[in-house]
Amino acid sequence: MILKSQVEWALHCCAILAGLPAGRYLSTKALAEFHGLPKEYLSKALQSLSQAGLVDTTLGPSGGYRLAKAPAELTFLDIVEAVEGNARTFVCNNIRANNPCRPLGYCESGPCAVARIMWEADEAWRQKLRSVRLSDLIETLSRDIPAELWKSSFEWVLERAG
Amino acid sequence: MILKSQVEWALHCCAILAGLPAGRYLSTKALAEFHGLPKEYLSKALQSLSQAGLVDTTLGPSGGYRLAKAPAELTFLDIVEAVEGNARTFVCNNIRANNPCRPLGYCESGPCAVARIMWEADEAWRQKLRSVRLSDLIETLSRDIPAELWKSSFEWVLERAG
DNA sequence: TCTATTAAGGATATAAAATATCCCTATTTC
DNA sequence: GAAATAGGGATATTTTATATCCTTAATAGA
Repeated sequence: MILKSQVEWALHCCAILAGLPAGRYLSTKALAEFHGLPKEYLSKALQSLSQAGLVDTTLGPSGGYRLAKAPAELTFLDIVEAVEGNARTFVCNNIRANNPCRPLGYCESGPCAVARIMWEADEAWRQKLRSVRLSDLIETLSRDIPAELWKSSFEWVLERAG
Repeated sequence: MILKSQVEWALHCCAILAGLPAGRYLSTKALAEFHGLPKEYLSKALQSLSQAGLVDTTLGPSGGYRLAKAPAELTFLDIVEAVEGNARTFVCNNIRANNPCRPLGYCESGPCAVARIMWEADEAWRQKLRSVRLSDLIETLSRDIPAELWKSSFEWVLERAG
């Protein structure tokens, strides 16, 4: 069970978009080049963000993507679910229903105990992702990344932002 | 990102094995029949449990599986990881290394900030699974399942336990 | 000893999901 | 009008999950 690499791509792209001045857009092409990713496929991840309402888009030359909300209003969970979907990571196939000892017409009172526990763990994962905002990531990155590289990256992006 | 159905199978099988009297074994065939699962494929899940040391096995007629530890000493995480593996659910491909602004020979000081956060969420999921013991599941099941069905299932298993 | 039954595990087949590319359309900028 | 863009459909490739089959070694019981 491994998350799609598109999740990683979407998170890094949002981090870049968070640094974009208000009103500017950044294209798939620029985001793909910056991260060394296949443009066409990255485009699918960005479309997912768009469909989820996390980013705004515009067409034409100087078109591209920008965040639809402030970085403090975007959580990791928003981004992960936009790309990966919000289906639970554990699917209950209700195999208890195959118990040969069951009387005919027997009906469960509620979800399977195994599933309930697995879903609680799933929820713990989501809760953690929900607790981290994109602004938190930016803050961490600004501490992690040398000022020199931070600055040159920002300029690289600005040169290509429409 | 969805867990293998073998995880569900393994959890239910462990719940059954937990009810087995000391020294008795239950075969793949019985476990498959009880849960309505393909015997050959379920066998792979049970082999995973065996390789992880969660169950003991014995060969021959009246052979099969039994728990290697008390239900209170077995956690959900033990079982999930035996089947699903213990690799983290988020893989960092370190795409930041493709940043075209990086000076040559630049070397990261530590893991990517994005990965660190995703790994914390992964750990929150594991921590929750680690906090639930097989004995907790049994307790819940004994409350959920009607006494009648609980009893007949127990007898069904006993008839087939070697 | 012989036979039936079992787990272990290798080989292979099938189905589903992830990864990726290509192409066409509508929109926007210049 | 030309160039660049996002959106999205179609398709191909690779990887993973699911499933079956078969052989081997061990064990229990007749």
